[in-house]
Amino acid sequence: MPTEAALESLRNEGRRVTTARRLVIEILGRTTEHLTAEAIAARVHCAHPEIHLSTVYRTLDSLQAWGLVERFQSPRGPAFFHLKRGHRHLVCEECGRIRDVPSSEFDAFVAQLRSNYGFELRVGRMALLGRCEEHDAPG
Amino acid sequence: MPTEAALESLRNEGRRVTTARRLVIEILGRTTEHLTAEAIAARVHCAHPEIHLSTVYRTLDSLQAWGLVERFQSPRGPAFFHLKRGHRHLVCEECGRIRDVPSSEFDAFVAQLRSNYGFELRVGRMALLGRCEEHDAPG
DNA sequence: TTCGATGCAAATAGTTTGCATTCTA
DNA sequence: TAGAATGCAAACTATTTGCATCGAA
Repeated sequence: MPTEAALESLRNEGRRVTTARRLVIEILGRTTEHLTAEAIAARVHCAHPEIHLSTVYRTLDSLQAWGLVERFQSPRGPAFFHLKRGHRHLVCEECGRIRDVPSSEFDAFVAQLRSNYGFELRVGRMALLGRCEEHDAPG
Repeated sequence: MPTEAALESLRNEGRRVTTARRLVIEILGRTTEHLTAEAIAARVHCAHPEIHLSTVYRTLDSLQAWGLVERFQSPRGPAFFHLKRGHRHLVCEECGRIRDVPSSEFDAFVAQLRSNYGFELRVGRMALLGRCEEHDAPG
């Protein structure tokens, strides 16, 4: 349960567990999708319409700063958020859809750059841009 | 000369070579840095203060659409642009040093993602972030 | 009871767009 | 000289901030 782990981490670190934070974490923990702040706010509002969008942004900021949430900036539109898990992302430039793939998928490539260039690629620090199957047009 | 190559490509494709386009290409061709639209506009303004920021944006949009310019979206702030060249970049997060490596270095990895996920990685569309040999600290 | 978190409104940064005008091919 | 490109202003989207209030520990 990534949700429980995140909430427990908050308590352990002496952070306050507020309604907004609990909801955001629960929403992110329930899905493997990557959601925009707006989409998260929309879901938050089902139960708690009084929670403001700016609070969602501030919550996401804090959770990211504390290492519980990752933020991915799509090329044009808004940023996408999700609970930190042990995987990497392929981001479609066309539709913004984000797909998770296991870290192991990158091992060979990382090793290759390391041995040929002494360069330590940090795959987790960036979105890997390209086109998903559906939008891979030859243009 | 990446500058000349880009200008010639415009002519060959029947695009119009305007002052704004020529300046933007020359500015990007003179540096290996990645520049924001604003920074490009500032340099454009040294010679041609009448060229509007929105024209710079439109120019960069077009040049990107025609495959002459690459755009890299930074996590919070503005996008960075640079002239497309026939190689790829490894960018050290620590010192900002950019190392060029031949495209062939990426072939195996690209093929792997294509076959496993139907995802067409566009390595040329992004800076590959990591640490160079000199700054690869275990932290 | 204290100080961090929130609601709200307003500001901001970066970028895009509508439209009349200009200029390249 | 036709239609693409531009200048300008205004709109727009995503996000941030100031400040008074609220609420978790």
